[in-house]
Amino acid sequence: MTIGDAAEASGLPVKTIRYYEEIGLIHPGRCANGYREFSSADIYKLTFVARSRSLGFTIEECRTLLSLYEDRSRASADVRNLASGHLDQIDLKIAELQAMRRTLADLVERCRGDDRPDCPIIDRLAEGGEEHTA
Amino acid sequence: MTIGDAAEASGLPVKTIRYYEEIGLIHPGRCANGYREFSSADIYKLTFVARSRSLGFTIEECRTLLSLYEDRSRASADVRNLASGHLDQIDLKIAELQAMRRTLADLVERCRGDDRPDCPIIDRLAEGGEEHTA
DNA sequence: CTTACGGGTTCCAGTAACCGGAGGGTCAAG
DNA sequence: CTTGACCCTCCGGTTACTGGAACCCGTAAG
Repeated sequence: MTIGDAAEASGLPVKTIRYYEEIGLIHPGRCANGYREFSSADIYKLTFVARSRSLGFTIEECRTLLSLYEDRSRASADVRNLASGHLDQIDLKIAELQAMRRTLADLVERCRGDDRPDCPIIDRLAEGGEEHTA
Repeated sequence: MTIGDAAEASGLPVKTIRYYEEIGLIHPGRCANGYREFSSADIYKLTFVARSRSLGFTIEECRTLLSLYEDRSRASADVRNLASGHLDQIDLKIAELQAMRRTLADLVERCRGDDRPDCPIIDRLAEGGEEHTA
């Protein structure tokens, strides 16, 4: 398979696949003409990484997951630890975003949004104050 | 004020303040010895930007907010539009993360996490399947 | 006077995870 | 023989900083 086929099969952009090779996530072979040659195992790994990335794992976490995937003797606890650590990070991120959201939504709501210059959003950013509601 | 004082006053790291000058967010003066000299207006802007960043606005959005802040004749609607657009983005991000979280939490829960190799998380990443619950 | 120290300065490189484009080779079809 | 769709490598840019090297400044102590 050429890189274009691999892209189609894995759902990843061609550029991304080249990048993944560059950083050593995959090691496709080469044809006589210099084109990359993807085996079905390569496609498998690409798909695996694509799914992991879509769940928010970093590239380095994907690298670990791949090695866990390839290590048929590893304990499921290893995988679970990685995943639940990542889950905690997601929870943290969600909480941060929700805090932001609350403050911002409150400000937007209080802003008339008309053609007059008075604006609670700007006032808040300029004057400060830790509380988003009084 | 020196950059160290400005850092203390605004809560931003020294490095970040230099960076903000480099990209033209602020324009502090210079003393005879080459040190940056921060006016109270500079501190104000730094604090403004720090608060905007903490609400998740990008640097470019901060730049716009700053100009809106300095334009005393702008309509509050301009600010509100920017803020509510940003709010939408936050909502989107939260939704994405929650979807991730659901899938991942489900997998983690189903993984025994013991010393045996069988692991639904890896299986799912390897075998695929769009649904996170059957 | 020298030394040390805690500021400040510049510039360079690196981070995460790619994307876009230039410039050029390859292959199958018409 | 040319066209067009692929493929290749290499370079630069993205976001918002952060760390480090190498060097200046000002003051206080020995």
